[in-house]
Amino acid sequence: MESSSEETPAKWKGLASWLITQTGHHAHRVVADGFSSVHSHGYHYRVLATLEEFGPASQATLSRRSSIHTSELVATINELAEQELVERTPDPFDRRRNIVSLTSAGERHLRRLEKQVSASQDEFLAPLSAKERKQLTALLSRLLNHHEKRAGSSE
Amino acid sequence: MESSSEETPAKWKGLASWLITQTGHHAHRVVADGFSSVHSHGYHYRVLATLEEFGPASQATLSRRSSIHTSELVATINELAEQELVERTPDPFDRRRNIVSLTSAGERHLRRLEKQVSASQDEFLAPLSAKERKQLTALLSRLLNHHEKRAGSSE
DNA sequence: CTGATATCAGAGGGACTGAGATGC
DNA sequence: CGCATCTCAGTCTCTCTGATATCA
Repeated sequence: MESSSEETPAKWKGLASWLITQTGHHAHRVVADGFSSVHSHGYHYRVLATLEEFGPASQATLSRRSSIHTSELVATINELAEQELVERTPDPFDRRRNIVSLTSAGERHLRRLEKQVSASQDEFLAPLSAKERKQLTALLSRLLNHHEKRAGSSE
Repeated sequence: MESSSEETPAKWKGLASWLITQTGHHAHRVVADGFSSVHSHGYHYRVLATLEEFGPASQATLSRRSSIHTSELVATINELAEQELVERTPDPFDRRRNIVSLTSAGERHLRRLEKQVSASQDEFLAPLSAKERKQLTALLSRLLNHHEKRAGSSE
């Protein structure tokens, strides 16, 4: 057999794109596991947090603010409404729209999710110092900003 | 309408896990587009590069080295073999195994892919200076290392 | 018998597309 | 009419599981 346990990693594993997609997968896994440990999902958190920050909104507006596709938002809101964490009420001024708003149970659930998110961030960033975490988020923000602009301008 | 074009981004968009998964998606898109512009795929590159670096190997070994699942490696090698970029020959000493090796056409194709990869890295990292790119990859390497160890030890 | 190998079929989640019905 | 909204159904890509046949 060609060496069983330890082998030098391939050169291409040093590429920035490889490093970032892989760490991205780990980050996603850690956060998703955190959410499922409190019987929730990332979409739930994003919707609840967005509602609290910006207030009640139609699904279309909520979709833009939360970066969740409208088609997925339908299912997400169904699940949240089933647990009575949000309310879906018709807009009296535009009968196409639903106004989605946070219930008090939703706020309480959001508090729990925020604690969970914060714990997950810590678990994900464990090996880095506070200063390094700031460096990392600053670099990533600039990259993300750059690519979001390019996507927005060309479409 | 609740403001059409510009709106302050939600607070949770500053989370490290969000930043990294999103930039990861952009990185993946840039690299995948780069590969498809030369009629190839990420798996093809990873297999060819791994073969060149470590030499001919069975599919199981190749799977470990390239971090591509054996079940996907089958299809990937089928595609590469169809273009005669790799050869699949039975191992005379272990008849369960195929020895996969690079052809000279495969080496030439790899040269092209390497140029493409390098261009894609540049496109992805465009807003960062050389020093910042090093910082970023160093931080990401430490994160990835940490999480790979945790995954490996618990499984 | 156990374990490894190669193959195939399919599940699962996440993000997106397209079409429909309704209403502005 | 064109356009926005909500909903549903289905696609696509990546990753992983499970089952099978073969062989060490």
